[in-house]
Amino acid sequence: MLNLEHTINSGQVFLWERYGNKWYGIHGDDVLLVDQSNPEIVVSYSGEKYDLFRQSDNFNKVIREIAKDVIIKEATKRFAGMRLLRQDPFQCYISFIVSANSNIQNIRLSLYKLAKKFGKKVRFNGKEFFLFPDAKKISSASISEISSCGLGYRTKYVHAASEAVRSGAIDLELLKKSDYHTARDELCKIDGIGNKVADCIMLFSLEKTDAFPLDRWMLRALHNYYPGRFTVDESLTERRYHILHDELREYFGAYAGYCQQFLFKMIRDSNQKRW
DNA sequence: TCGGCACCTGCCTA
DNA sequence: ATAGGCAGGTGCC
Repeated sequence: MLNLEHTINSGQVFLWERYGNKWYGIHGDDVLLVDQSNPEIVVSYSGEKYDLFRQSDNFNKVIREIAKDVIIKEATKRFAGMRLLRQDPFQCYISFIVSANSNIQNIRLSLYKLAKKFGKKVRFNGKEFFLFPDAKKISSASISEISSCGLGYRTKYVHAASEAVRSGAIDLELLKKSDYHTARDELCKIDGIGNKVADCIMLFSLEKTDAFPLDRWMLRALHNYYPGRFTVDESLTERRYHILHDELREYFGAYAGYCQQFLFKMIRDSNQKRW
């Protein structure tokens, strides 16, 4: 049974709000509604259909494949029903550029401000929402307008990254069809995107279930749960990031990204971090 | 290739 | 109360 609380409050997505059993989320130029009492059904503002929860992955098979050891078995049991979301690529791309060296509360606040300032206002089920602005909208905004959303030094990254999408210098739809390494190399050409942010964008919106974002929490998780098992150093240089990523990909397999999500959820929860 | 450091902002802690 | 620390990193030297 799909669990919305675990899925949405696991750091993979930011612009969702809960109203009782119902959750509303901004999904690019659309608003989505899901209900814990019938979570498989995704209702959208536009009427468009989405496979938001990656039902096409065959979740039971994924769990069987990634359950390599007692740690992952425990995590999948404790957070049963958590899924990876298939997000809107551009919103995901901007979201994780904004996430760098920040925290969940700040990230959410900045993204809300960005949507409120530049996104179209719509009413859905009597509630007001701001859609996520597109690349054209953000790239044509001024630096000071973008900066007013509290992005700090990430302002110039968000502006240039939007321009790169608008101009076609980077094509997110094309990257869905590319292999992992090609997509990663393309993303890392964008200022403000390094290995970790690229992995997030790929895992959450570009169909790369073998992307495995490595951040300070994941290093902590690997250190605690797999002492000595992988090549984990205090700091991750470019080289060490790739070595560790390869080890994890090799060990956990083609759905390694699901493992990252479970381990991230588990280590954050055990440190009582808020979402 | 590696280590060290600066960096917006806002919340949290001592 | 208020300075200093820290946050899902990245770029530059």
